[in-house]
Amino acid sequence: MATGRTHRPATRSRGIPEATVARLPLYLRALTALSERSVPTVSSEELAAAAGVNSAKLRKDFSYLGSYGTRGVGYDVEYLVYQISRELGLTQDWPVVIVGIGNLGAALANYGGFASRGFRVAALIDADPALTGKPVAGIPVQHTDDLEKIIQDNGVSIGVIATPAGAAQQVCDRLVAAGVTSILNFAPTVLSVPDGVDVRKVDLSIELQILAFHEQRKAGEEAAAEAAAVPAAATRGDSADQGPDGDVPAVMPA
Amino acid sequence: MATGRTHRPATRSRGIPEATVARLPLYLRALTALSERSVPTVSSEELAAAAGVNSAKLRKDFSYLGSYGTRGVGYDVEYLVYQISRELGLTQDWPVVIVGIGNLGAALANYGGFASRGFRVAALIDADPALTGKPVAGIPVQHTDDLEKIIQDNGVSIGVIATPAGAAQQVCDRLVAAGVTSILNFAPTVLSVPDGVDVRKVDLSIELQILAFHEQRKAGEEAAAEAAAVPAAATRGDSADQGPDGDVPAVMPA
DNA sequence: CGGTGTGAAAACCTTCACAGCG
DNA sequence: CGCTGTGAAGGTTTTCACACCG
Repeated sequence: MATGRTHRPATRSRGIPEATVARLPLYLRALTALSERSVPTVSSEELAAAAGVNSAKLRKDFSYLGSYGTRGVGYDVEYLVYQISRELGLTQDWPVVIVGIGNLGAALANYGGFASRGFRVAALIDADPALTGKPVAGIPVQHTDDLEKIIQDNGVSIGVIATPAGAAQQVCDRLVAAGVTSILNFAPTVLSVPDGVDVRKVDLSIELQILAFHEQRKAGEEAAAEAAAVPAAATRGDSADQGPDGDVPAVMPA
Repeated sequence: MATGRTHRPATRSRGIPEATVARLPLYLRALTALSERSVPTVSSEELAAAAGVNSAKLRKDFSYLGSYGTRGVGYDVEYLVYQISRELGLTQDWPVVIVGIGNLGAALANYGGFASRGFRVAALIDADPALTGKPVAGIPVQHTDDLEKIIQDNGVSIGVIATPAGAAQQVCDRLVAAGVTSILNFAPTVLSVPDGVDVRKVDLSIELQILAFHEQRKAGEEAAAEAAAVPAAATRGDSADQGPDGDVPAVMPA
């Protein structure tokens, strides 16, 4: 994280711990679903279950935002949606550019999740002249040559890199030079950026490797259990904490 | 994660901390690059720089695996590649199924990173009959009806879910019932699974929201700085820790 | 001498458990 | 009475700093 896992050396982001920030989007999603079903209030227990965390953690997380609950009752859904949105900076809309319109870039461009919550695909950029002008998800692809102008004209501060690993650092440098200060990197490379620029990476092969580690461990345990005792039947015990923070997941070779 | 972040309540996975496991793939990638350039040995300082972490952390991480370095010299690249691969379970190959062959599923299927490191796309599965039989990335798509048979025939224990959010839990239940014990979830939903099943999630909109939070904070600080004092020039200070472990990042609406 | 390996300290995050408010 | 909000305890992760070895 993901990630994870996550970000600058330390951070006193107006006091909200990084681990809490990473969970706010989760709460927001669960709250949005409740809001759509017109549920007026929710308890920490219910909301925690919907978000896949435990209720003590959720209450602690919310305590960093302020006292938005009512004792004996719970939280007002609409009000919390607003407070979390504001905290995450989603009350404004963020223009985003996607660089690298291959399979993955196209998938991202077509992805509906942007529009819904504060993000807008301002431009698609690719180095292949054959793509230039072709519409993907209704947006014409522009050529890398114009990257700086596109960033500046649209006031973009968030960039998504979906290029091959070899091109990522170079693209990153140009994005940063043009004024981008937050980068979501899908290329399997460590990007080096100046202070003050945030990078989050999404890396498919890392996630798979972490799964393989645990899978292997399970196989070992199973063998040991078989040799020694009664195999335990799997009972549905709701979930196992999901996601890296983190740490971290994305797309390309190791 | 996305990290983040990550996995079971605790874990004494033969003693290796979860945070360390999440970084092993990073080290492995950096080592593989060195290996390709025929570099024989590397110091913790150099390798840490290549992986984007600090050297104390790296040495501590490696200390959980054993004493694989040579004092005064560093680590033997080939040897470390082997040890980490073994630890991660990458010396065997893992058949993987991808369920949901939309834009994202197709991108994943076409992604070269599988083959290279221990993973093999055993099958592509989609609920749309119009897709059945059509090759994607050279592999014919099979229908959801045959999911159980496909899992069993191929001995699949790792599944990737790239369906819309609404279908994810149902697909997950079927994968688990058929014997899958590790799931990489790209759908923006919290999956509920029995004990003993690992889930990692990759969620694009969560990652973007975390970036937006920091972006907003920067804007606020900037304004404060402008009002109060000399704006600091950005000097290239290599990187800011990347990625949620976990945490982890993925694809669909909030 | 140079760089690993590691105890010990510090920082951070999660969980417990309960006081206190509506 | 029920549920939030939170100090305090417990656990994990990171960082420090240095002993030790090749």
